[in-house]
Amino acid sequence: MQKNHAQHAHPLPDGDSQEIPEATPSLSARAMALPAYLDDLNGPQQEAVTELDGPVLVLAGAGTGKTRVLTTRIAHILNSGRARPEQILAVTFTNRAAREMKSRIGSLIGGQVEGMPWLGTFHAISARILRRHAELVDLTPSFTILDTDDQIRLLKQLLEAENIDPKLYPARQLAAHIDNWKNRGLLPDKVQGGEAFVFAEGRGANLYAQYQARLKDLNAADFGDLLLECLRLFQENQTVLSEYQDRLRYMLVDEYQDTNVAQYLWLRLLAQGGGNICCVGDDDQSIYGWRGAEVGNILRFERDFPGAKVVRLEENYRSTGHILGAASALIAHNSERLGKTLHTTGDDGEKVRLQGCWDDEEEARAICEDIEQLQRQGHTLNEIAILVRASFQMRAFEDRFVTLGLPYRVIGGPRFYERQEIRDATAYFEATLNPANDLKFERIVNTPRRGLGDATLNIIHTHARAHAIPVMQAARTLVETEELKPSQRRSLTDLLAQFDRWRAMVETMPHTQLAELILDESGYTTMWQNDKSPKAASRLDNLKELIRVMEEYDSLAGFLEHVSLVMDRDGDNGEDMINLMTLHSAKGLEFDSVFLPGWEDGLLPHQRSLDDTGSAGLEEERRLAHVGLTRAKAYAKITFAQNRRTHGLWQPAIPSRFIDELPEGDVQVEDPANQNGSYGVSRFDSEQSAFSGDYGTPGWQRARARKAQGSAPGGPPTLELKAIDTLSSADTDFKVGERIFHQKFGYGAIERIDGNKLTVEFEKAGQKKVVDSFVVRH
DNA sequence: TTCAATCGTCTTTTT
DNA sequence: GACGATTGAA
Repeated sequence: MQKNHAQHAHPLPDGDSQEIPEATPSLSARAMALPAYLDDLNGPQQEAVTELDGPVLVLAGAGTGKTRVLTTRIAHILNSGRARPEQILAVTFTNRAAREMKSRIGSLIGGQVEGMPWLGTFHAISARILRRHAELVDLTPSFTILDTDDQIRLLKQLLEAENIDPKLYPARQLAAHIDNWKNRGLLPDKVQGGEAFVFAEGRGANLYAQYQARLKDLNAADFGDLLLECLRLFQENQTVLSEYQDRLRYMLVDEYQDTNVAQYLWLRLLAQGGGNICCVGDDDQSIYGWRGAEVGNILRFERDFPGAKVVRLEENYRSTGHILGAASALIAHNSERLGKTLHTTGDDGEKVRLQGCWDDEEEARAICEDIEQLQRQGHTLNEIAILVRASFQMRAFEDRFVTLGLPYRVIGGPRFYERQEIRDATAYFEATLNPANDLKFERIVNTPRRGLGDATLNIIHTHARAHAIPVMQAARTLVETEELKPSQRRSLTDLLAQFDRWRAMVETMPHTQLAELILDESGYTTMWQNDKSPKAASRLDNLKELIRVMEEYDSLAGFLEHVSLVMDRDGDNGEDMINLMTLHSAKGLEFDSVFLPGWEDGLLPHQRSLDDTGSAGLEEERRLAHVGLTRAKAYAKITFAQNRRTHGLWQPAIPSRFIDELPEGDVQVEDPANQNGSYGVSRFDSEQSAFSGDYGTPGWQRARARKAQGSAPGGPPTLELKAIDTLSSADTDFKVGERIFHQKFGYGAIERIDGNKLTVEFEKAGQKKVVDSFVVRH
């Protein structure tokens, strides 16, 4: 079954072993150590593990032992003394994959993996590098990492300052453009030609440049920057690049088909050092084209890395013959592929089942029936998964699970740290540690409600921008003046005092205790306790969970670094539950039994994918279907509904074109009529559904009417000609006795100057303290 | 400033 | 149909 080539006597070039003699084990140790982990590998797998010199591309089909090859290769590099742990770069896309790799290397070499600092996600590794050389990219080592909320908030501010109508040009859209540019490794000045003129009448690239400048002001980087700035660091500093090229002697890349241009450039620069790069991927599992992944990277590998060795892993250890046959035949319809032929030596197993259903509810009922039957046959729920194309499909299943009392978990839903309450809480912590973090402060300044709304925030903001100082500092100045209403002044003063108090305790109080204190004293906990909505209770639970997780870190700062990059929820609490997730998040997982609902044209393949990217989109959807099928070890069932409710109205659906691409011999059609009998109530339900089908018409017409009406944008937005002087000045250049004008208080004369605080005798309003940025000379 | 009503949107998702 | 975001009134 497995061919053992001459692996044991594999060559070890003299030149290399000389450089790190202290790490080279004795010959006898090596001779004993090698076979142990190589013996279980098949020929190509062994080749992928032991081919240590020069670039290697491992084309690893689904279920062919990709992770095993990667981890064994690392163990092999370590074991053969070629490199020390800190000389190996191993990149993944997700923290989950990084964690798994770490633990599997650990079990291979016995014990824990210590000192592999360069094993992690692209983003985590880039962040690590950036912090060490922050000054070279105009940051400081303690720069903050923006989450998407912060990013949008910042862009909104930018658009407002530029008088761009947020209706016509939403911040999210700009964020998408910027993300897209960053994915392709483009800094603002590199955005070419017409593309620079997208968004807001040709201001796209300009806004991008402004955004980048603001990030530097804030000493912050967004996710895309982590890679892009790291790339710039390498490109502009040859000595830094050389340092890493020399240090990272072996490079391993997981899921290479998912790399975007920026990541590709990043890898290529580093690989130019020694060239010992090993990329593992599967072009047939490239499903992230829509967020910048370039299948081209894997298709071009041999050209990019001359002398590359390509190893194909085609023996599938996961699925039975029929499942593999169906999946292979399906993917064979794609034209843009490197081409692999998966095969298995295992049984044919059972055929892939196929069933049509009347509507999505019946689909959920049918699948739950099957699940209960599997359960009766002794299968555990943990080994059962339902993989949907779009998350709205989940609802029907969740409803059904709840009525039947079947336990289930949703994998890959909103991440723990992306939840509102977690972000609010961490914003409090962040603002406590780092008073210059404007975005975090602004996030919670009025949460819970403190009477500090948009109007107040705008005043603070104007002042902060005018003097180029952090928002919290601007607030500090303003509360000493009469610029704000007394109630707001009091409220803001209290908040600032609280932050000062908390900040003073950072060193003295254990960080978890301080965190709890902050949440209590700020009124944040109380806010949710008073909230009667059903979600409030779980939010409070999440906050407790957050504190619990914090115990694993030794300081608030240490925790915050991880929360932005590494933290994800661990849905796995060991209980026996059905797994429910999207096809995208199923990649890399496997289950005994897999249900694939919603194989309808328009859903899989998704209509929007077809509309946006045409045949390339169709191929990506087909890969998605292929990923779904290949998750199954022994049991796979495809279903489709003839009627599905989307956007609240019923729409007829036709079976996915992919269904007819499956080979007859591998598929067994289940008779819907037979199935109906066992439900008993199904016919009645169908009639109900048929009635509700007519429901759609008026609503649909209404929707049409609305659509026809809309899209008549008014003229260009009226420009408010109140130019805000954003020129900053260190100190005020007003003089005592000068006559000035203030928007709110009118005309007056300056009595006293105290930094940038002015005491003014106003003609109508009397004596007031104001800030210089709010008055103009008269 | 805040709350309530209305409007508009509705693939996939990591970091 | 449901959710979030935004707008308008108290």
